[in-house]
Amino acid sequence: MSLRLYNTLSGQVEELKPQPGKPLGMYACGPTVYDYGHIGNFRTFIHVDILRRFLKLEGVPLRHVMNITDVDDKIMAKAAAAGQSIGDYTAKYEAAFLEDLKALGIEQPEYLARATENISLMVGLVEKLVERGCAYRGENGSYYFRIASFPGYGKLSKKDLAGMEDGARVDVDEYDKDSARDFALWKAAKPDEFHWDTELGPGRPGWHIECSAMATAYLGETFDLHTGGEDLMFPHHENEIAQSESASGKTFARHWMHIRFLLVEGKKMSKSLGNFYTLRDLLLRGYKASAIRFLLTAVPYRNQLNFTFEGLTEATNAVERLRTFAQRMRTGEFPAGSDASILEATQRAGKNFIASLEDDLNTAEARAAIFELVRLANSSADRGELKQDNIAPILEVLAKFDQVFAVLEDHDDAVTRFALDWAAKENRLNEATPELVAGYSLSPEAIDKLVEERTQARKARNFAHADAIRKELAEKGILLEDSADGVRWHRK
RNA sequence: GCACCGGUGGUGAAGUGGCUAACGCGCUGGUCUGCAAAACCAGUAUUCGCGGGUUCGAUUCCCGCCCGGUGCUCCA
Repeated sequence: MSLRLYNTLSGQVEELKPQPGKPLGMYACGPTVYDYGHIGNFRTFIHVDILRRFLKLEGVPLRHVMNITDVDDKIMAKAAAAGQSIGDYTAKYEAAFLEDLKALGIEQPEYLARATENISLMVGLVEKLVERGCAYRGENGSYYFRIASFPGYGKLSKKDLAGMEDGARVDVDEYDKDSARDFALWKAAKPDEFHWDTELGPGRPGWHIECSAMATAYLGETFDLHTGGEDLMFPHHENEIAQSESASGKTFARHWMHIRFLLVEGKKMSKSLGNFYTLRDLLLRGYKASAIRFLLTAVPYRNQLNFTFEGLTEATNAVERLRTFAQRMRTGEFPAGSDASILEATQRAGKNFIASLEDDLNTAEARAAIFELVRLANSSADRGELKQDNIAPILEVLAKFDQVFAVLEDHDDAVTRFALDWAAKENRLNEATPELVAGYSLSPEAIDKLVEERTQARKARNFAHADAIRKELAEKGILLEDSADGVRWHRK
């Protein structure tokens, strides 16, 4: 295995390798659980998942940690507005986040690290930074990191400190910092504000310190890989490096992977532009989880992806084609023997698939390798050239593909049902399309029954009745396919 | 303003200093089908934003311009 991955720190594509005899340690910046996750969040998490799954496929042992930020200013404000404790408030969104991961086929990391469960680690780290002279206590009781004490500041985001003059922007309550660029490690509680009573005084941790403290606790002072969305590069990751390396005197993460933002309909996704979508929004509009996942991997992680509803439809069709093909390979009847050129092409597809991913996770090329195999196998099957013994190797390549892309196995029905149940509970069923609601009001058994009725009508050559049933089902998003060995139905 | 990334067919896009510029989706025609669907076959960019340069040769490297996006502030 030799995964070459772009490293933001060096600005170059470098081999990603664990330390000898150790699992690969990776820390993924996770969500702040103050609301439902949106597709931009999930593009990042899906690409980290692609990386994770690919490493596993290549047999690399992993120690993957993801933080859950369950305390910050936004959470405190929202919880207060809802009249809830921050724990009650975040529990709902953390659960939703984990459900969404599952819906999208994103594997859970080995460890989830909650900020609120690791406060003492953060306090310890701040104390250490104070001891080392890299941090100081402001008049209001907050603690700040002194950027001037860390010469390497800016090395990740390639920022030139000279261009960042003091005083350009100063927040109202930040008057007690020595320099405007210094950032908070610990925020002192205002009267009646939620806080922890600690050696640093009553307060809560700053955002950056949580990742430094937890990454170090789970993975050590130096570890292999740190991931996150491109926006986190500065200031979040830059600050993590400053804190961690000041405290340990060692390199923090060796390799940094940043996932590019996606665009929605050509613009940055934002609530004000009205192009802001959560996973659940899309599911209620009738899009399948597999299509969403597939679309989000269409463009390699370092390129911008333009997310559109058209693209979602395209992805739906592409996934359907792959599934139809997998089904044909699994259940089709083929003549005995083996065709050497097909076998050769299968092996080539498998190799190209792996080689593309090894090349900085080029998901677009990896998919192309699979589609080439699909076309070749389908056309040779139509010509009668595909033989029994060609099937196993093809299925093996498909299995590898699916271990990384995870779209062949069909969980879409269950996921959509889950989303509809959730919408019903939240009183948001009106957001679901009528077709979707109608389609899911039919149980699979009821659909089977209608399909059977149509089959009988066809046998009796009563095509008018048969077509009426097909039309009725189509209006509920259920499509039929007549084949030699029966009728297959699937949802649009 | 400063910094970074990108502009490839109807569309989403991959890629490369020189073979017929991948792959997906769409569209048109055909095979198959009671009709469809699925699958397959054929067609669908003499050309990679514009101008200049380097080179025997550039879509690919360099410079300028135009356009889009992003970061510099909470944000995946």
